[in-house]
Parts: sequence; C-alpha cells; structure tokens
Amino acid sequence: MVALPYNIKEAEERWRREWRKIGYERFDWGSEKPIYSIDVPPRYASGRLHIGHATHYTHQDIIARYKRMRGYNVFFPLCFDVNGMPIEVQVERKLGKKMRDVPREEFVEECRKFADEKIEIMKRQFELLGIWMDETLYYRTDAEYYRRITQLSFIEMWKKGLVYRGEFPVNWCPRCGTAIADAELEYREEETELVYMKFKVQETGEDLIIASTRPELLCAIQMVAVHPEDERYRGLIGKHAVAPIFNRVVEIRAEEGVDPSFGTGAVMVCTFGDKDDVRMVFKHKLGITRAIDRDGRMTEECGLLAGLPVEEARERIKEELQRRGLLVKREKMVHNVATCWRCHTPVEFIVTPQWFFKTREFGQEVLRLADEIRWFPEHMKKRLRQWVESLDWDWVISRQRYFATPIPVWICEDCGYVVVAREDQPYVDPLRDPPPVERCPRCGGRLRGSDEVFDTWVDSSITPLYNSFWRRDEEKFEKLFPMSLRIQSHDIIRTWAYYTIIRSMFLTGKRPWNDIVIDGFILGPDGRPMHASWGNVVDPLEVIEEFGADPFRYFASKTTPGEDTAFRYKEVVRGSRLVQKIWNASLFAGRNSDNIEMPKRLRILDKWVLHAYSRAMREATAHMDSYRWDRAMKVLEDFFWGVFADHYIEAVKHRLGEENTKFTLFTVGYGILRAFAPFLPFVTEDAYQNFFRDKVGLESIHLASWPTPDYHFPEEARLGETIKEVIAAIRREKAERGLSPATPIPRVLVFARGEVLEALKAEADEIAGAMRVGELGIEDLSALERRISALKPNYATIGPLLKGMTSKFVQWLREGEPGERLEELRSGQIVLDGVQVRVHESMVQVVEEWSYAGEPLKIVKAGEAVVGFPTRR
RNA sequence: GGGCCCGUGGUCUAGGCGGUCAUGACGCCGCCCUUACAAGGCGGAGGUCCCCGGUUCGAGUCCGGGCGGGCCCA
Repeated sequence: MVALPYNIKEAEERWRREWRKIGYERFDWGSEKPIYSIDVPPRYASGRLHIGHATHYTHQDIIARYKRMRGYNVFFPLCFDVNGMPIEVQVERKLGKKMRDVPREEFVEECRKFADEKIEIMKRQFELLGIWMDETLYYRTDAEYYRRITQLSFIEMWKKGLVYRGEFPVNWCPRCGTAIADAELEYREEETELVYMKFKVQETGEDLIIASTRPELLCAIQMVAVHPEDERYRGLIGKHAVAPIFNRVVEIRAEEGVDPSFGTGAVMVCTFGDKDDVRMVFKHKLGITRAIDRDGRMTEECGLLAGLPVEEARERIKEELQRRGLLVKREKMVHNVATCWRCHTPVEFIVTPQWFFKTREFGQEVLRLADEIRWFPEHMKKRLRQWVESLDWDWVISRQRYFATPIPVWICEDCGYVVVAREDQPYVDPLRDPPPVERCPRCGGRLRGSDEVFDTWVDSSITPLYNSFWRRDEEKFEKLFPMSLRIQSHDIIRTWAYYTIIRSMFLTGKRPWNDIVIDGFILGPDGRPMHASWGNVVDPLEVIEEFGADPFRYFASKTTPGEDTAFRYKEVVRGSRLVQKIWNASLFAGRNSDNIEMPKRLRILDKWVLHAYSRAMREATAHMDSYRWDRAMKVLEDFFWGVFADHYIEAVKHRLGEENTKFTLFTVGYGILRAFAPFLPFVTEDAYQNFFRDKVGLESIHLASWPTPDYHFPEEARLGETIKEVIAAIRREKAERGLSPATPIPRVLVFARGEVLEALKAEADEIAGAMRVGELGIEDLSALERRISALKPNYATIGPLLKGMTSKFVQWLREGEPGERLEELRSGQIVLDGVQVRVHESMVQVVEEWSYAGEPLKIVKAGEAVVGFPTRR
C-alpha cells in the first residue's frame, strides 16, 4: 500500500542509496553513441556549496540527463579546483600564521588536507542534489596528473614564443606577497584625504598647488601634468616644478588625460600611485623610482619615510608637510581602491620580474574563435568583446605563493638565463627536481629552481584540454575535442571563458567548446546579492532538508539562463506540490494503464490528449535544445497538470477498463514522467519503479529515452477541445451550485452545429459518464430559442438625459413587450406623454431568456458549443 | 564615467517577431472530501505592464531620454 501524502525526503534518501551502487552516470568508452561532453567548472573546494553553485550544477545535471535520454554518451566529470589563494588564505587563518612562517612542504600538506575535507563535504552535497557527475572521470587540479598538463602547456607556449619574463609594473598584494592579475582585483569605495601641497615653479619661484591622495609618493614623482586647455597653467607648460621636502625637480607637461576639475587641475605623476600613473610613465617615457617594496613598505629612496608601511608613511608625510607649512588644505573624498580579491588589502603597483603570457595582441583572434561558439544567451558574447578590447596588459601568470603548480623553470644564478623543463619531465618541481641540463648553457653558471607558481587560472583554463586527453591520448583527444558545452556564470566571462578560449587557441588553434551557456546569479530572497552581513544568505542544504532535492531542483529549473534570479521559496513550495502531483497522477495512470499496441479506434479525447502531448513534447524538446530549461519545464508542467491531470484523467474515470483508456494513460502518463526525469530525478524514479516498471522492464527511468511522440490528430484536437470545455462547464455549474462533482446532475443540454454536433453526439456517453449527467441532450444550435424577457432601466444613463421624465420612461418600459420596446429604443426616438425624446439602447439592460422546446435554460459557452442547464427543477 | 542586462497585480514571474496575452506561481477570500491527490478541484478580489517623449491607425512589446536595480570594467 502506498502511503499518502508522498514522503519526498524518505524516497530521495532511498534512491540516493540505490543509485550509488549502479553508475548510470558513467561515460562509456566502448560506446558507439555520439558524445556529449560538458566542461564542468572544477568546483573550488574551499567550503560548502552555496545556493548559486547548487543551482548551476543542477542546470548542468538537467542537461546531462536530457542528453543521456536523447541517446548521447555523456561525459560529465566530477572535478575540483583547489590551487591557489582562497585555500591558502583559509589555511593561514586556521594555523594563525602567515604562509611564509611555515615550511613550504608543511604548508602545502595543510592545504591539501583542507581541500580533502572540503571535497568530501561537497561530494555529499552533489549526491544530495542528485547531481550525477562521473567519478570515473574525476580530477583535481593539485594532483600531479593535472599539474603535469599545466606544465606541458606552459612548455609548449614557451616554445611558440608566447611566454616572456618581464620587468613590469604589476598589481601586488602586500599581505599575500604576490602579484595578482587585473582580473583578480576588486574595487571598494573608501574615504580618503585629498592633500593640497605647495610646490614651487623652478623658473619663476611662484607657488604651484598640487593635490594628491598619495603624498607619500612625493619621493617618486616623475612629472607634473596639466590639461593642455587649462588657462590657469598655460604659461607653465615646459617649465619645471620642485616637489616639497624632497626637492625633486620634474617637468610640467600637457596631458589630455588630466581632469581639470580634480584638485587644482595640476597633478603629480609618480611610479606608481595608480593605473593612470603606469600609463603616463610609459607614454612619457619617464623614469621609475621604486618607492614601495614587496612588503608594502617604503624603500630607501624615500628618505625620512624609509621602512614605514604605506599607510603610516602617508600620515607621516602629512605631518611633515604641515610642520613645514607646505600643506595648504585637506579635503575628504571618496575614491575607488583596488583591492586583492581574497584578502581585500589595497593593492600597490610595484615593478618586479614576472612571467607573462603574450595575450594582448591576440584580441581579434580570440573574438574570431568566440564567434565559432554558440552563446546562450547571445548577448553575453558582447561582454567578452568589451573585455578583450579594453585589455591594457598581458596576462601575469606567475604568483609568489606555495599551493599551486610550480613554474617548471630553472634560472642561472650568474647570468639569469632561463632553462625550461624538457617535455618529458613534468610533473616536475624545480625546487626538488634537477634541471634538464646540469649547468647554464650560456655561461656555465649554477641553475637554481624557480620558486614561483602559476596563477590558478593557468590550471583551470585548460580544463577542456585536460578532459579531452590532450597530450595524453591522441585518439581520445580527436574524439573529445572540442567539448560540447561549457556552463558558467557571467562574472567570470573575463577570466574563465576568456582564458580558456585563448589557451585553447594557443595550444590547439581551435575553439574549446561548441556551446557556452552563461548562467545568472542567484540573489537573496530580497533581490539583493547574498551577503552574510545583510542576513539574506540561503543555504541550499537547509532548503533540501526542509523540502527535498526535487523541489529545490524545480526552483533551479525555473531560472532563466543569463538572468539573475532572487531565490524564491514559493517556487520550492510549488516544486514540492508538483512532486506530489506527479506521484499521485503516476499512481493513477500506472494502475489503470497497460503497455499495449494502439487500439484501432481511439475516442476523441484520447486523440485530443495524445495530440496535445505530442505538441508539448515538441516544444519542450526545442527549448531543451536551446538550453531554455525554464521554458521546457513550464511547457511540461502546463500540459501535465492543466491538460492531462485536470481534464483527461477526470474525463476518463468512467471508462477505466477500456483498451483506449489503458493505452492512452500509459502512453501519456509514462511519457510525461520520463520528460520530468531530467528535472526531478527522484520522484520520477520512484513513481516509475512503483507504477510503470512492471510494464516497461527497464531497470531505471534514467535509462529510458526522451519521449518524441508524433501523434497528429488535428481534427480531434479541435473537437476534443470543445468536449473538454463542455465537461468543464458542467463541473463549474456543479461547483457553483455547491454540489460535489460526484453528485449526479439530472439534465443538461448541449447545442452545436456541423461536425462539432456530430462529435458531441458520438461522445455523449463520455460527457454524461464523466459528469454523471442523468439525461444529456445534444441538439442543433438552431433549436435554442432566445427571448428578451425584460429590460431593466439603467438609471445612471436615463437620469442625466431625461431628468424629470425618468419615471414616465420607466413606466413606458414596463407597459410594453420587452422585445418591441428594445426595437423602439434602437430607433433613437420615442414619444413620451406627447413629447419626442431622444433615447438610446444603453438606457436599459437587456435580460435574455433562453429555452429549448419551451424549457427555460441557463446558458454557458463551451468552446464551439453552448451548454444549457434547465432552470426549473 | 563606460559596456551588457533587468524594472509587469501584495510578492515573484512568463511574454517581448507591435493589434483578445496582460500568463502563471505564492499569498488572500468563498464554495466543494470527487473511486490519484484538500500539498487537491472550482470560482473570486487584486495591475498606470518604472516615468517622460517619439514612431504607428494601434506599444509591456519598437526608438530616444530619465529614474531604479544587477554584473563586469574604469
């Protein structure tokens, strides 16, 4: 016996246990089926899944399941990313020590242990969600088998001349002690002080006031810039300015980029206060003064500030300026500070040797490859274009950290010559392993292994290559590359999407995937991004704990790709109701159906529902093929609930044993259940096992095929619509009379003409049976009689027109035959009390009475028919 | 400041190829336990489709401007 209501959570846990033993999710290396491969984002294993991850993985799982049902051999790997700073920062926090205060090996081991724990937690979470990623394709980015591929890709790019080591200003996080890429910057509004300082013009001795937010960089000043159109400074261009305190003398130059409204309109250019400084230093070929070191302290060049951290130096110099009367004024202002994405420390620009990939000059090639990829939604490609076209620098790929892939190079201690690892060496750790040659090939000096590591995007931007067995198995690579699909969210178009495309281009010359879907963010229930401090964070595990995984997956399937979506509990509630409904309807359809050949003569409603089912599946399929899971779900839901359950099942309850009914209930009931399977894997499996497996024999619904029914009955589709409407009208009538649908209704008349009339006659027993009509009359529409029984005066329109004659008018109405009086009103003029008055039809409300052979009826329209209920009982 | 996207009944959403499309969900009100389901069925209340202007015979639907929000970037 089946207990109701359906216990979602109990059933889900049962199926999790069952599925664990089986492995339907596995990629089949021996299969002849076409391959559909997903370049899964290797989940960064720094904590629990948040609701955005849960939603995005659900989307991928829906697509993977759909493609399996469509006959594809689906490649959907379980994978994790662990390299890099997020874990390092958390481990530092956990140890209460900075990375450099712990031996390297020990620190790496701590990171690995930390990642192991998080990976186990996340695997369980994927299982809870019903995400079927293939563990036989498992990889994690800190494993030697993965890092080997990263290193090989570096060696290849080196050989192609795409790697260089350069002295270049980089974003530097003084806390983390590493260079970071532009893509890793976060901006934060911060209040700061704009300091007005007194300079001198060398040639004239006059004062020149310059404002800056970074007075501590006075020692590194290279130039003073003014806007060429600025009247105030026209005479000064070409002269020289003397900086206060340090007495450095620099040229005053015209520069278009200066904002005349900032401060006094004269600005100082230093190495390096911000990105504008970097730009100007290069443009004007200025000198470089290293004012800040790797620890964020002022260097020896800074005289009295030497050794101070930047912030302290800033205060110190202000005091000094003040003391010497060189500080004119201070002004509060808000500006955007670039900070490190992990620890939120303000970054500095410092000059230091780093490794770069030569990316900037390949913008157009990247965009050409991007054009070969289908983007969903299409407009997301514009974001990539904008990013690519606005790039200022090459990609800084080196980091000065521990837990990441080592850069496989050795450097000559004497001449700085670089020796790159041989292709057969990786995985290699230059700090541990010997170089490919014993001594420097140029000068014979000693080679020292590099202690630098790769930016973690260098690892994660080759996931399609790793997945496709690039440089591991040529045969597999040919089969698997390019991959079918990447799904990712829009915030990392500039990083993950861009980097992946460009790496793929450098290493293979081809696009990495055929399709890319850009997913939206999941916002808090209040529509704002989730933030712990706003208290609007929703934990997906709590949602699953309360409602179950399928209801959560229902929510996920209702989000539009590319759109940010607020998390909505009500969609989860709706999801749990749909799960209940699917269970109940399957129970009913399963028990009253049979897997048999289509009977010769189906009834109209059978063909009507088969036709509607086919149409719904065609639409749902088209939506799935363009990654519109939200639309597909809506189509399926509307058909299943609004058509199949509400109308078809109700209509055929009176003929359950018939072949027609058994066939149709099986075809549609089992079909729609399969269509829900990618979205709601738990309830569909449970319902299948309980109600359909005995008729089908497959071991799981997840081995079934996606339904592509092609029942084409346009005539019955039309006629059935009217029959359905007639039944619905009778049900509504009962409801209005406060009767339960089971209560018999003694007599109903239905009027129509032509083939509709014929159809109604043929299906009279269906209508009568479904609605328990005692006596059902089906008549030609012409037999329906109409009579105007009364005209009700409409005082709102009569009054203003007739004023005092209103009561006479009403009396005139009452005295006459309503039909005749209406005709007179339509003529526009009548005579009242010997006076001609203008009248109009709107002065009355027409009360009509309908009857059949003298029997008065209440009339309701129902499709192409009219339903009449006798009013005398 | 720039790029892209979004702004629809109390809440959230669909539609967006211009003319019965204002859709559905959640919530609310009323009636109904019906041989799958009361976590159901039927009915009802509730909207200036952000604002202004334009194109058009006609605009949530196209164009321009504004306001508000999101992501990314300066």
